[in-house]
Amino acid sequence: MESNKNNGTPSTRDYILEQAIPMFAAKGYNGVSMRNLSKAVDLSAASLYHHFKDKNTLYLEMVKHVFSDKAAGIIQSINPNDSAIDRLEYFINGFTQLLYSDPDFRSLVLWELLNDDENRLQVVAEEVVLAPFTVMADLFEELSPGGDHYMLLMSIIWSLMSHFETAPMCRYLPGWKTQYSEPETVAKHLMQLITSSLKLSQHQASSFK
Amino acid sequence: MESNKNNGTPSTRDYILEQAIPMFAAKGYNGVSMRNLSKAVDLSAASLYHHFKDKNTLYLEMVKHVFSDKAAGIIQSINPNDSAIDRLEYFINGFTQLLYSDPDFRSLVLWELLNDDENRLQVVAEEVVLAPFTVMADLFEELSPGGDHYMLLMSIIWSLMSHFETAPMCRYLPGWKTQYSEPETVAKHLMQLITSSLKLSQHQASSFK
DNA sequence: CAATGCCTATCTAACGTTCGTTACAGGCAA
DNA sequence: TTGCCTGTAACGAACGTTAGATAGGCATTG
Repeated sequence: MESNKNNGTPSTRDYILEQAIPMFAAKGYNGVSMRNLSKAVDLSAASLYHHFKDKNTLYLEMVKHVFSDKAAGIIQSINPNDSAIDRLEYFINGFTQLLYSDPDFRSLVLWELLNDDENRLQVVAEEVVLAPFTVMADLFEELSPGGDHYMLLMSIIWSLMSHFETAPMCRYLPGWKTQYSEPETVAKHLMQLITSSLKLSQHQASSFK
Repeated sequence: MESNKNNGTPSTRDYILEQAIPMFAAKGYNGVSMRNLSKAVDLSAASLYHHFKDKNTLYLEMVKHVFSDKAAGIIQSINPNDSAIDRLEYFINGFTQLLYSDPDFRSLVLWELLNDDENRLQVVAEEVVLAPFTVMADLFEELSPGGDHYMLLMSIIWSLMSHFETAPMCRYLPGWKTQYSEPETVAKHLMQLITSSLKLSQHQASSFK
């Protein structure tokens, strides 16, 4: 509602945020200067200050923009009539694809994790982790009632991040194959981790192709 | 051999490296200036250049110093007469304790991961990941011969990192308990992940207390 | 319609600070 | 005296940020 100026043309402000994403994702807050950014958007550095109070708020708004409601689409498109294991598989596949296709998002999460600002850690927790966490927690409870699944949940979520984020490094390890970094393979691996940890018969799961 | 100057007194050079570790771990390469560092070691900024060619080599030597042979102690102290599952449990416990007790090490690994320099990714792979990777790979092969354990290995190693590195953030998630970030709990969780994934009877494992 | 004045968006120029780094001189131990 | 170690001072560049001018659009007004 304030992202555009009543017509279809994206505002300069949004354009700046959009261009800032890959830069901050690659170099971090201290690695990108206002002059770097100004060149990328073809404006003078001073003009950036017409749209944003200072560098810090520009960065924070960019992060907020990237993080907001990341998994909402997948969660809403889950078919509530499916079995729990099918809903789980659907979500894992979608969420894996989401993280795979957005390296900037993954990098920004890591940058924020290395930050020691409590408020910004809370943003990561609530804007990024919470939604997939609770969705999967509910499904785990349905599949294996009464268990304490907190640690398994965290292992799954961060394994997912790691399998993609460490991919450029993995080729230096023995036995690596390119397919280990493909989303389908990762999703399948995560499903196997979950089903075996929850002691579900793999036959319960509909289709491991 | 070149770390000291033939007597027991640590050289100024090593002292600088030691002081640099927590600073770079907290703020990253761009977040620490030569003047910051010079104050921490009570030298003038110019004096740092007597010991190191420039900031970049100082940083690289610091990282090398922190990363080198991290897991060597645990690996050597494994009792080869123990059963495979006992050796695995021993290693997991030790490695978990190692990562738990060295937050600077964990942070520096993440900083390097966010770097897009190929050579430095290779250093992480070979100096940090390779040793625990191969040790566990051999044990997995012994416990479950013929399987492809690459992805499980990566999941275990990076879950371990994540459980500690995300601890400050986890208190914003529902159901979190402090013990989830304690090394004993994490190690136990990882062992359960492994045994269930490898389809080992938990009775095989000697002592889950 | 034309002239007016305001508002938004941008620019150039510059401020003061900090950055990585160097030149160079003094001190102190061997 | 030689050579290592440290200091002061300074360099040019880049940093985040601000001041002030300008240009164009839009609404109001004569």
